[in-house]
Amino acid sequence: MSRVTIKSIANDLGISHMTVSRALSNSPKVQKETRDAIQKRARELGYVKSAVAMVMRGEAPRIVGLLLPNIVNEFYARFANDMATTCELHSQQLIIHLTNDDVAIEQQALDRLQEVQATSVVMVPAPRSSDQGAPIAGSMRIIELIRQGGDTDKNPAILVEDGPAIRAAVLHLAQEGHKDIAYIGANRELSSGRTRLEAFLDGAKQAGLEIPQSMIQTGPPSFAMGRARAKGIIDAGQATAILCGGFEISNGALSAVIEKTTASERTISFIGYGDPSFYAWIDSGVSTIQVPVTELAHCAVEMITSSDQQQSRRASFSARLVIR
Amino acid sequence: MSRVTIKSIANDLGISHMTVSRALSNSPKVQKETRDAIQKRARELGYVKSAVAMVMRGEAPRIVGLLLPNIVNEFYARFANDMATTCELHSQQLIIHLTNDDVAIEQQALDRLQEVQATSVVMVPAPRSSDQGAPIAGSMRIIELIRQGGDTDKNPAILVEDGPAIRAAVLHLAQEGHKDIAYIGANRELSSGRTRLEAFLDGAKQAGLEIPQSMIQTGPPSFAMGRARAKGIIDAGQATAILCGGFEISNGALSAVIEKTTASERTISFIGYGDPSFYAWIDSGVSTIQVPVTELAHCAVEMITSSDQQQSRRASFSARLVIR
DNA sequence: TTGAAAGCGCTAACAT
DNA sequence: ATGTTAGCGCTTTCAA
Repeated sequence: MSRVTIKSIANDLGISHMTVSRALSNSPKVQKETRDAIQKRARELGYVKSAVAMVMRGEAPRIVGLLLPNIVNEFYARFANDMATTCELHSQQLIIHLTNDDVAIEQQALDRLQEVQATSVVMVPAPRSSDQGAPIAGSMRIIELIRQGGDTDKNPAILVEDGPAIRAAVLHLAQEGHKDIAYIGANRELSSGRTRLEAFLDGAKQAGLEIPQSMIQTGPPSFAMGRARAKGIIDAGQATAILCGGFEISNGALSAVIEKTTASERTISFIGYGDPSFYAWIDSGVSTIQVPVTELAHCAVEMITSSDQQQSRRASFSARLVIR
Repeated sequence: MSRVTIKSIANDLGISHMTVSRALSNSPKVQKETRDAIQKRARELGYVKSAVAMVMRGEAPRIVGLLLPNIVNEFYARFANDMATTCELHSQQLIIHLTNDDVAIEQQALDRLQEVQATSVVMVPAPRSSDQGAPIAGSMRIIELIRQGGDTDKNPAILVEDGPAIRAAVLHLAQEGHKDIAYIGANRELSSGRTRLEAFLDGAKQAGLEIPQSMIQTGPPSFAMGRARAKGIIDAGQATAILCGGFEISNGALSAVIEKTTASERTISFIGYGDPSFYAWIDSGVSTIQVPVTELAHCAVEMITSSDQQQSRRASFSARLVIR
C-alpha cells in the first residue's frame, strides 16, 4: 500500500487534486459539502501531508540538529532532554548526532544535516588542533554550546561563565586547609579548557598557593581521561584535594576517587564539575560547580526560533559553587 | 546566498544540468576532463546533494525515529546513545521525540515522523487505558521496546525477560530474613507492569511470604511516583525491604530511601531496576536488576537495517540480578 | 467554485 | 558524450 497523496484522494473522489489541496487547507473557495467530504475521506485514508514536498517547494524544514559528544553524561542528557521537549512545543523535529568529540564525525553529521536542509544546529564543538579548519556548515545557522570551535568565533554561542565559581572552589579548599590541590581539566585545544585552567591558577594565586606542574592534569575531555588522571594523582599521594574542570572528566575522576578511597583509608576532598542528580546521593553529597542546564537549553531554543537575524550573538550563564 | 544545486552549477559552467548530475555520481559516460572540472567546481561552491529531492524521487529517507519517555534516565540515555552511534555507522539520521509517557504527545510525534517519511520507529509505548486505540503509524515499521503497546501486539518488539531475576530478588531478600518486602512498580496499563508484578507475587509465594495489599504499590512509571510511594512505605514503617519494577520508579524510590535513611537511623534493603552507573557508587553499591541495554540497542538497529520483511517479530533479553 | 500549468532538485529513460 | 523530458507531492498563479 503506497502513500496517500492529494492526487490519490482526488482520483478516489473523481475530482481535481487542486480541490483536494484547497479543501485540506480549509480554503473558503470550496463548497462546504465537498470540503467536508474530502476531509473525511482524507482522514479515512490516513492522509498525512508530505513535509518533503513542502520543503521542496521552499518551505523551511522544521528540523533542528543537535551535536553532542554523547548523551550519557547527565549534563548533555538534560540539555538534550530540555531541547527535545521545547522543540516538541514548537513542532520542530530534533535530529541528534553524537560526535564522541571527533572532528571527522562532527563534519559528517553537519553534512547530513545540510542534506536534509536543517535550518539550525546547536553543537558542542569537538576539540580541534590549530591546523584543522573550522567546521563547514553551509548556510545553516549554528549555535555553539559551552565551547567555542575553531578560531572563527563568529558563530552565536551559549557559554558558561565559570571563572568565579572555579576561583571560589579553590579558595574554599584553601580555607579548609588544603595546600596541595590538584586540577584535572581539558587541554588547550578547547576554549573552555583554557579559561577554566586559567581560573584555577588565578584562584590558587589568590589563595597564596604554589601549584607544581604535576598537580595540573590536562587532556581530552573524556570520562577515561578523568579517571586515569585521578588515579595517578591519588597514587602519587601528594594531593589532598581534586578540582575538576569538565563534565565527563568529573564523573571519571569521581569514580576513581570513590574506588580508591573505599579501598584504603585515605580521604580526598573532591569538587566536581556539573551537577548530575546522583552527586547529591553519594556519601553525604559531592560538592560541585553547578551549571544551569535548563537555562542553557531554553536559551538555545529561543535563539533558534527567534527569526531575528541580528540577534545577540553570545549568551552567558553563571556557574555556581555548591558545597555539600 | 541561495542553495547550490546541479542547475546552478550547470549554469555557472554553461552546460546541461544532466552532465553535472552524471559527473557528480561519477558516471563513466562523461569526459574525465569535464567530470573532474565539474567535481572541482561543485566542491568550491559547497554543493551538497538535496536529500529532500532524493526522497521526492522515491528513495527511502535515511531517517529513523526514536520515541522515549525521556532521555535523562540513564537507561533511556544509554539506549539512545547506542542507537545514535550505530545509526551514525549506517549513515542514518536519528530523530528523537520525548513522549513523557503521554499518549497524545506520542501520537503527535508519530505524525511528525510520518510527515518526513521516516521508515522505521523504535518506541517505548506510553501507558494507554483500554479505551484508547493503538497508535497510528501509517506505513512506518515500528518496533516496540520494553513494553507492548495497545492490545495489538502485532508489531515487532524487543522485550526484557525479567521474571526470573525478579523472583530471584524476592528469594534473595527472603533468605536475608526479610518478611515484609514492599514492591513498587507500574500499574496494569503497562504490559511490563503486569508481568513484573506477577513475577514479584510469584517469588513471594515461592518464599512462603504473605504480602498484604498495602505493600504493593503501583502507578504510572515515573520518578515522582516511585519517590512518593517509597516515602509512604518508609513512613508506614512496616517494610524492611523495597523492590522496584521500573527504571524511573527505581531512581525515585532510591532518592527517597537515601534521604529517609540518612535522616533517621533506620535502614531498608533496596533492590532497584536498571543499572545506572552511579548505583555502584552509592554507599557500598545498590543491588539491582540489570538490563542489558547495549544488546537491546544493537538488536533495535539490526531490526531496522535488516531489510528482511519476515524477520523475527520478537526478541527477548534476560535481566540479571546483581547483588552489591 | 473548480481546474490546469509550472516549478522546487534530482535522475531514469529517451533523444541527439 | 551530452542534452531534453518527465515526474515524485505540493501550492501559487493564472484560466475557465
